Amino acid sequence: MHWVRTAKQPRSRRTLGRLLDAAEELISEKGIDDTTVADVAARAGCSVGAFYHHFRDKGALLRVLLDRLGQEFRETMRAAVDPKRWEGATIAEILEAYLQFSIEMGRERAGLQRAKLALALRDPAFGEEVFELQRELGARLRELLLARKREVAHRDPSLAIDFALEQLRSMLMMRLDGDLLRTGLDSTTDADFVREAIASVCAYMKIPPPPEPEYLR
Amino acid sequence: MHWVRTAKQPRSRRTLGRLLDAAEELISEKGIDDTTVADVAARAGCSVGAFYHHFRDKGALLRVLLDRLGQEFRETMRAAVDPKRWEGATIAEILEAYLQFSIEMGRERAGLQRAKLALALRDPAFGEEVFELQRELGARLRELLLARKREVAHRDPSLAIDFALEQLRSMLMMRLDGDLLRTGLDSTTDADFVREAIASVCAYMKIPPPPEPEYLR
DNA sequence: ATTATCTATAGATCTATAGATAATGC
DNA sequence: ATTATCTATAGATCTATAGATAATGC
Repeated sequence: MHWVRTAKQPRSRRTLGRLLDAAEELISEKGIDDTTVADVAARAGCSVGAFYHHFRDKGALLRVLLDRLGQEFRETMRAAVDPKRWEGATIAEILEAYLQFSIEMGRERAGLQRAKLALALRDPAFGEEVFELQRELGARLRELLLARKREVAHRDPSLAIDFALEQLRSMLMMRLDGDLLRTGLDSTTDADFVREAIASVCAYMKIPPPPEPEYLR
Repeated sequence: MHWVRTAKQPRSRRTLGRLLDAAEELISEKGIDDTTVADVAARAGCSVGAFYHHFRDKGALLRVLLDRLGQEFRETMRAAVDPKRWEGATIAEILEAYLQFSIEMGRERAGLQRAKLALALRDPAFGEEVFELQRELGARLRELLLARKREVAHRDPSLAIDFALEQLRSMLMMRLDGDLLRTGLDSTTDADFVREAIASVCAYMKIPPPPEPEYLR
C-alpha cells in the first residue's frame, strides 16, 4: 500500500473526497497541529477507521493535500515565466505581472498556504521541496531580468536585480502570509501596493517606470 | 500563587535560573511544541516536580521567557527612537540606523525570537502583545519621518513614508526570521544589504542618498 | 468475494499533581 | 518549620490498529 489508497468504488471515492475537503477546511482554519484525525473524520461524516482505510497515516493526508497545491502552483508558475511569453517586454512589465500573479495565487486558499509554510519551516525535508518551487520562480524571473540588464543603470546590475526581486518577494510574503503582522499599509488596496512597489524598484534600478494610471493624473 | 514563584533560598534561585536557561536553549533549538517540560527539567538537571514547584504551568515559563525578551526590546527601542536623539538628522540617516539596530537585535537570540513569532501567530491574545511593540516602533519611526516629509519628493509623501517603512520591515523580517526561506540574496553581507536597502528607499522617495562608502568609489 | 466502514481500544506522549524525602535557615 | 526537590502516577489527548459489520459488484 502506498500513501493513499486508490479507490475502486464510487462510494469510496466520495468518502476520500469528503476527507480531503474536510481536512483542507480544518487545516485552513486551525492549522495542522490543531486538526486531529478525529476532527477530519467527523467533518467528513465518517469514522476514524475509515480515515485510516484511505490514508496510511496523518502525514499521507498532508502530503496529498500539499502536493496537489504544489502541483497547481508549479504549472501556473512555469507558464507564467515562459521566456517566449515575455519577448519584447520591459523589466517593469514583467515585475508588475509577477506581483499580480503572486497576489492572485496567494489570496486563494490562504489558510492552506499558511499551513504549508508552517510545516515547511518545521520539517526541513518537506521544506526543501516547497522552497525548491520558490527558488525556481526566483531563478526564472532572474533570468528574464538579467536578459534585460542593459535597462538597469545601477552600478552593479546583477546585484540590483537580485535586490529588487528580494524586495518584492519580501513585501509579498508579508502582505499575503502575514495576516497577523499588521502594518501601516494594510489599508492600501492591492492595486496601490503594486503601483508603489513597481515605482520603488524602478527608481532603485533607475529604469523608466510604467506610465501612471489615469486616475492619478 | 502567581505565574512564577519568587524564590527565597539561593539554591532555589539557582534552579530557577537553570530552568530558564535550559528552556531558552531548548526552545531556540526545537521550538516550543517540541520542547517538553521533561526536556527542560532534564537539561536543567532537576525533576519535573521541581519545575512545577517554580512555574504554575508550561505557559508560565513561556510568559517569563518572552516577557523578558519583550522588555529588553521595549527599552532599547524607546531609547533608539527618541526624537531628541535625532534632531538635525536626515531621513536616510534615521533609516540606516533603524536597519542596523534591527539587524543587531534580530541576530541576538534568533531562535527565541523565532519561537516568539510562532507563538504570536498561533495565539492571538499573545500576538496582540507582541505586535503592539512592533506597531509602536513603526509608529514612532513614522513620526520621525513625517516630521521630515519636506525632504520627500514623492507625489504623496505620507504614503511614500508608509511604503518605505513597510519595505524595510518586510526585508528585515525575511532576512532575520526567514533562515529557511533562502534567497538569491543570502550571500550578501549585512553591510551590503543595508546600503542597497537605503539606496532603494531613497530613490523611491526621491531624497538624497547618503554618500557612497569609500571602498566603492 | 471484495471493498469499505464502524466500534472499541491499545499504545504513545505530555502535562500536571500527590505524597514522600531532603535541604535550608531561624 | 519552611522551602525545595524527587519519585511515581493519574489524566488528557492523539495516532493507529484489530476485529466485527455492512455495502458493493461480479
